[in-house]
Amino acid sequence: MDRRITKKGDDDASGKERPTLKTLAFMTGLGVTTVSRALKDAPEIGAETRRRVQLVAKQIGYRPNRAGVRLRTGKTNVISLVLNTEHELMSFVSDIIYGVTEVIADTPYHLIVTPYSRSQDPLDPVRYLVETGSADGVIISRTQPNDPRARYMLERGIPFATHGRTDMGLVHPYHDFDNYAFAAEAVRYLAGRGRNRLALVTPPVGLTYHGHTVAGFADALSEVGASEVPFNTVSIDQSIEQIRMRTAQLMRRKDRPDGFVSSAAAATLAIVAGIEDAGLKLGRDVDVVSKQSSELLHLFRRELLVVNENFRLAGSELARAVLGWIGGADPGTLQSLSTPSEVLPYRG
Amino acid sequence: MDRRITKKGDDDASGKERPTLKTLAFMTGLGVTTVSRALKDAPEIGAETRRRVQLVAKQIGYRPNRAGVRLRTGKTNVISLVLNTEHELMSFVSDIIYGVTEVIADTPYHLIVTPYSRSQDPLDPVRYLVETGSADGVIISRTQPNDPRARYMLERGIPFATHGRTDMGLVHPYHDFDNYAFAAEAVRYLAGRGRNRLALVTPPVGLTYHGHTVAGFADALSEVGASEVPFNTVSIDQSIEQIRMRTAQLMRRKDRPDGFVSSAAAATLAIVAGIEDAGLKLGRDVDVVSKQSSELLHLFRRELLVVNENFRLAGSELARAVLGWIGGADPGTLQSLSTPSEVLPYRG
DNA sequence: TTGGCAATCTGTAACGTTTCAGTATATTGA
DNA sequence: TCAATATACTGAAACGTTACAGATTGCCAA
Repeated sequence: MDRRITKKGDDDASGKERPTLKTLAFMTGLGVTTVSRALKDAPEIGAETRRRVQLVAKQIGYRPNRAGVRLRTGKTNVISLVLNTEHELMSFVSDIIYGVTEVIADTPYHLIVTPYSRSQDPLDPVRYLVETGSADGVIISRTQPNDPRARYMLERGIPFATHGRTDMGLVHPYHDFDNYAFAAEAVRYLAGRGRNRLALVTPPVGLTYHGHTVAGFADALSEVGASEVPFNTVSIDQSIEQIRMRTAQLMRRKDRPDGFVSSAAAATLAIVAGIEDAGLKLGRDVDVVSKQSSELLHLFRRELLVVNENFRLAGSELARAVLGWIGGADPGTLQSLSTPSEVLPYRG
Repeated sequence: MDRRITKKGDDDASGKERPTLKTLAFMTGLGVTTVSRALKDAPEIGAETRRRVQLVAKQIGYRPNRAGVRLRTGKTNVISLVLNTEHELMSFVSDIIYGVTEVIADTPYHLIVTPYSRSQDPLDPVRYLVETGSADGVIISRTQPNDPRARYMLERGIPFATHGRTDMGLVHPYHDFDNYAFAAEAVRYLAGRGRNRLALVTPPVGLTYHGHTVAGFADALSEVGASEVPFNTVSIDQSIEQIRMRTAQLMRRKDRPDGFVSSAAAATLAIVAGIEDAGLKLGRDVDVVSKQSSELLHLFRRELLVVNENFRLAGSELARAVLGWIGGADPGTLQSLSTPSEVLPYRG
């Protein structure tokens, strides 16, 4: 046995170091190239050799070195989730992350979270990712009808999926919740309870689902013959205090609404607080239909009427979509729309 | 101008490709080595050369290739946040992520989220990270007094920080909320309101802060001469329905508590629901002091008494701690404890 | 027998970076 | 003047992987 002190032996396959292709090559007596190809089931490798290599690889727990692969091929095995650090709903963040990780769990992919803040152009983080080649695929939220990020990534040919749809005549993977249906159903439900002066707490202006929600609300209003009490000064991006104050103001007017449709649970808490600040009672003076992503609103007030939106599902669908695109699928087939549950009153 | 068709010119520094050290070397007329050293302010590079290289690098927007660095040096520039996909509080996830990203924003670090589920050994994801060398630093939560993950990483010499303390006589960076103080203050406050039969809704059994909370609760009880109503069947890891049901059961007994201390906001919602299920009224029949991480509990019931825990701060502190350790600081100096706010009643 | 060809396998180069071991030039001391 | 030394720079090798362009073998048709 020759022992090398300073230099790491060319042919060492011993001890503690993480195994590489070279280790495998030495152990099997094959060339590095052959091992590499055998591991990825290349056709020009003999069936027995392939099995042998794969067996040894499994035995010693070989895992390809990510840096090596990435340097050579450009493939990062990374999916990036781009998040706004000020405006995302907090349940959104955790659920969507879990949804994504669920899907990529048995793939070589890692999930990196790329944040951006209010002050930044939302395009910044995306540009960074693309320019530095930091990810094979990107997931973005807060999608706009004419979304520069989607356009940018489409131009550069980097796979992505959007939470929410765009409206630019360009085709790309997305997952969306049917907010049109949500708003429309909410209105119909309220009308069914005799409410006919309705206010809408909208999603952030500028995002695509704002438009969907407003349209669903408006269409159903005219369908059931109810009328809208304008409440445009409020959207779910605002602070709890703002929403609460504005709601209280609104509810003290005599032309106040007798029903609300709210696009987010946190806003709903504020709405209810505002209603009660004005001395009115939920369920008697006014009904509120709200979206929620966790089952907490009914604990808050049983009189609330809720519709569930599943962000974990959204995360999974988005991850599946990006992976699909990376895998070469047609982007047009990687689009999904999630149908709202019916409006649910408190059940015993 | 010679144009090479198939091969990429050895000396090309033209068009669209991302600039590398080679590009910079060509542009400055220096060797690749010199450029590399000049960019990292090595002493043996002439002052003018250094400035020149750095200027050009900035001009053309050079960014080191992560794969190249990682392959050569083993440095990943990645921090991994290890999360349990079933039991983490949802506000915890989003806030801690934002806290971490805030700190690493102007560093070369990326944040990757490494999940593990109920069925898995919590050591699994950590072992994976260490074995594959996927991160320079790790942040873990749900810390236990004798935590195999901390021990493992300490043995392997990989920098990490824990959310919550361990109790193994080993020193490592952590950030923790002073749950002993929280529980004790809560008890004192309740006693001040004349409540003297108190129940504790504990953190998950087995985690370090369970012990801290229980101890703070017990010590303050004897200090103020109040007594504990055992409620050991419930912890904040359980489902909303479970907690609610158990609470209702408890509150129907005649030896029921007149005060609760709750370690998490979601559990508190269930506690209150259970109290009301039993026909009792918050603030009259019973008081509840609860930790919360977002300011929502007072919207839920004004009678609630809250103490704020800032997870975003925790995320920042943890990130700072890991980066500090990576940077060579003494782990013993990278520990922080966050003091609870006082108990806050609803303020107008 | 020979040429051709399929089936398997292999060495070399390259991705972008840093480190090692220099080299070239100027400067110093005697 | 010469050697020693400091200063400023450089090429080659290596990290682990994959793609390219062969190389070797055996078999079969002619």
